[in-house]
Amino acid sequence: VEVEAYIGETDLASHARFGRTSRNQVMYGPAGYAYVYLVYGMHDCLNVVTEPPGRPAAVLIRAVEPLDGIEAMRGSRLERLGRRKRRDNEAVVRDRDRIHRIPAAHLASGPGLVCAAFDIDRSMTGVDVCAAASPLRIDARPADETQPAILTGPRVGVGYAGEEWARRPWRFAIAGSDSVSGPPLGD
DNA sequence: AGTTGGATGGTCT
DNA sequence: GACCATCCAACTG
Repeated sequence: VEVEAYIGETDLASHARFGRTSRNQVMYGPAGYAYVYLVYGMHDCLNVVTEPPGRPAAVLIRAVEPLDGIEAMRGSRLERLGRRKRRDNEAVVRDRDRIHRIPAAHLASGPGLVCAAFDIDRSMTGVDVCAAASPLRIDARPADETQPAILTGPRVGVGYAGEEWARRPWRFAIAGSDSVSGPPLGD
């Protein structure tokens, strides 16, 4: 329900701004493949490559509105916590309780939370999200569902790119979804 | 309801 | 060695 676009090497907010590196090389490949990176030392973020080979563009999946598999998302979230820090049984119970009280709409409301909810990490980089046999798939909206209204706004957390790139309205969200993250969007 | 700061490690100059 | 495409707990009011 929420994404951001990163358009290429000229986009100073993009990981492609330094040219081809070992981290970003999947972006230089064909469209439809996952690019997962680590931010702030602890959160994974899922992107999908969007342009033909040689043009390093991608879309960051910022939020998903959970409709199904909600308990699995809570489980994945808890498991990831356990992988990060050692905790005694009491702390695990506390965390499980806290995570269980999070409303379903907020379980994947943020790029780090999307990966925590779906158990996505950097090892998923290079996965074909359009292949039926893939462990990570993104399907087209069903033909019988109408196109929802889309809100736009500047991308989040890219001030370092400078005013010109930071202000571009390349953040997109479905109007009215309770699962959209971060600051409110305009139209 | 809104603000602040700590956690934590890879990536690039 | 600086900087992050973030999240959450602990505070203020």
